[in-house]
Amino acid sequence: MSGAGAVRVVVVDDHPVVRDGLTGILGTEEGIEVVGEASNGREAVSVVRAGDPDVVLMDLRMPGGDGVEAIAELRRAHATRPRILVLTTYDTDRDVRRAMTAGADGFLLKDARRAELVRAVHDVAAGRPVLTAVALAALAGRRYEAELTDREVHVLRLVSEGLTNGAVARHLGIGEATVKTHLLHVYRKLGVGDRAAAVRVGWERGLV
Amino acid sequence: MSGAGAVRVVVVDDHPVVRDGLTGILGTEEGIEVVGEASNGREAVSVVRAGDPDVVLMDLRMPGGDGVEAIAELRRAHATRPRILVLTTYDTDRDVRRAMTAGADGFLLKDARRAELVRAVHDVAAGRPVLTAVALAALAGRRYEAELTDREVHVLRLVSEGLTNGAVARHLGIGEATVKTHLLHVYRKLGVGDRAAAVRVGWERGLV
DNA sequence: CCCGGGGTCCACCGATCGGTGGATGCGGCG
DNA sequence: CGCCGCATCCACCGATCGGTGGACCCCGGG
Repeated sequence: MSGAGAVRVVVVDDHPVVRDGLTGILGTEEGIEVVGEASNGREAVSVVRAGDPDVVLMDLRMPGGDGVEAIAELRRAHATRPRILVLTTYDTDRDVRRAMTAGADGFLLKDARRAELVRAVHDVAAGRPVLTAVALAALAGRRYEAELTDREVHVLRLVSEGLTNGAVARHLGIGEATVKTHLLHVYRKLGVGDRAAAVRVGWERGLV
Repeated sequence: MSGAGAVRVVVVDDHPVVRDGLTGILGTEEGIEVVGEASNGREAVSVVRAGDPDVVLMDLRMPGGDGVEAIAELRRAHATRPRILVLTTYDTDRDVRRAMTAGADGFLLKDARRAELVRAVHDVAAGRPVLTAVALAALAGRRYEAELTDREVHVLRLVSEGLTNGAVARHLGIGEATVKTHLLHVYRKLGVGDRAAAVRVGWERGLV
């Protein structure tokens, strides 16, 4: 792609420090050119339209315009054109799934070293997927990491606020026994034994 | 400090991208010179010894050598010489307190803009404290945010792993009733009513 | 010196929770 | 159409939890 020219990259992250780090690393690299920056998802869409990059480096959790939404938006316009490499702090199951189903082409952690990062950019530009070990496991593996239903997430969230099962039931207008059933399912899917541990794992996976 | 020369800075962060961003921003600035980098607390101590900087930019949460321990270690050697500016992602009460009591001179968030960062480095180099609004509130305010004792934090942490009160008791070699008392105190201090909510708040404050 | 507060410990009781073993209706998909 | 997964509902039991009311010790201030 982009024939003889360099790989054109747009960097999207809400932290100026991180943006500078990325442009610094990539900009000085032969064969890579940073053609734009954005600090959130909404900005990203317009910057990409203006810059027509080969690759977008995208953070997921940003204030004002979620990364996943931006990915989906970019994908709606064109199925393959800007390759999207997600660059985030944690590779939780949920983040990986959301990003990849939205149409991302790769997944890399922010603690990647310079060489890894450069290689990853070239890989996605060439159409090769980039995935961390955990990301692979989260995707390929039909691992025990079953996805929670909306209802289960909702119940877990209320429990994490300190509501008792009865209070959750009244809050949702359902029976207390039903709440317990939902929680039982949550425990199984999260691989825990009680509400306290469920809240912890839920938080780790960005559910609450 | 360092008379006519530039402010000498050492950058400590486990993410290469962030380190590059910081050195990129600071290195191109007139009056600032980056004289060393480290990727964890232990490295930081030796790099500082070798580089004799005016200011250390220190991340808190890093694998292999906690930032707080490194701060305390540096402070043991000299009370004021390398000014320490903590640069982290979240300014939770606990992080602020731990860092400042360990001997940090300033507290800044990673989403700070370039100008803020440069100004902060000069400020701490000159001996002026640098604090975010939240950091100020966490320190000055004798806010309701009562501090948990070590024992209470320990119990909460085990609870968040899914241990029952009895299991926690065996784990700590104490009675189950004692565990409950500790938890009762945790609930009061955190302003919650049960273990699930305690785990959530505990996580928010960086206790677990 | 004695008082008080914080941290740690314990026993008992009623309320809640986790687990079992069901049952019904509904929607998508082969 | 039949299967499957999701959501909803129910009753019952033993285990666990949250709350109360105390106890001890240590340390620092009046």
